[in-house]
Amino acid sequence: MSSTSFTDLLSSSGVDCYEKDEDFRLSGSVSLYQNGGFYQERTGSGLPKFKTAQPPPLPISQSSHHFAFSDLLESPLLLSSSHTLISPTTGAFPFQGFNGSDLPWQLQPQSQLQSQPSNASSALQERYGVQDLHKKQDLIATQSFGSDRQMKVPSYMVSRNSNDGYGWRKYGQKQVKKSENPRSYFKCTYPNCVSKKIVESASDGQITEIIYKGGHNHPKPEYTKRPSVSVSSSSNARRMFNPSSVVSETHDQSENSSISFDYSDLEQKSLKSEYGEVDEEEEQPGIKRLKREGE
DNA sequence: AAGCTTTGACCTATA
DNA sequence: TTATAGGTCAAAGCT
Repeated sequence: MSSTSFTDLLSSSGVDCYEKDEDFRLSGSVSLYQNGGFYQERTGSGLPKFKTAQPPPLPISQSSHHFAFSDLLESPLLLSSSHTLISPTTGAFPFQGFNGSDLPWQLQPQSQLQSQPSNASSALQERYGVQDLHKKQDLIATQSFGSDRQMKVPSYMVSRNSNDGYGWRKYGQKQVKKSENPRSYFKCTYPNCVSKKIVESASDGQITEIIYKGGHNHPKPEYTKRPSVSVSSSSNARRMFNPSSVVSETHDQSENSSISFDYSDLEQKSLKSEYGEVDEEEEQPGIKRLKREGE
């Protein structure tokens, strides 16, 4: 990675990562993703709705839009859409640390290229199907990070999202029409934090989709604070978690990207590891495989 | 006792 | 304007 970090580029381009999503939620991201079959629903005011529309059959396997990270950086869209490239998952995308030395990604260097669009797409409420994620992991492990940007979602992140170290309180559950699986609604338990997530789980308990809304306005709580949601106790959840999809419906993620994502355990592991050497043993097989291959 | 989940009702946005 | 769907509230029960 060059001496210029992505964060630097963002800041130098006037992008305020701390900006509220409402301020930039849209700004230019549309055209970038239209190619990928994405679109954002806009409100009458021209701003995309918080609840952006789900793209129609997502061309997951279509890699018509795989662009290089450098392209992204060079793209004028970056300036405006970079906001949306933010950490999709309430912390799952510690973009702020997106520089050579601080790369949270546990993927190979080239994954940076793909993870970038992945972020963007995530910010645009991209959804991944179960099979897609499996493909994702598979590709990551076997095809040295295929070109499909959907495949670039760091797998570790997926489970991070379900057990991201934050405290979540379930405040509702609803059976929605467009999905036969019930949705559970969670709020971050941190005071004044408006972060929410919607977890769609199948009857067998497997999580089929996670949608994040809003970013955390606080660092990840210490594990000691809430053992019930800590990694240790989340092992079960992880076991249950079939990361079929992680959606970042969160424009607000910009906040996330701005705050210090304390991926403490994760980052420490990943950072001390070589690229691609994933050290998350609790993660899914795909990750483990990746790690082994990286060794 | 505190915090969490459950669940039906209510609210709001959209077609 | 109305019906419907999605999201949220809040009381009750549970851990």
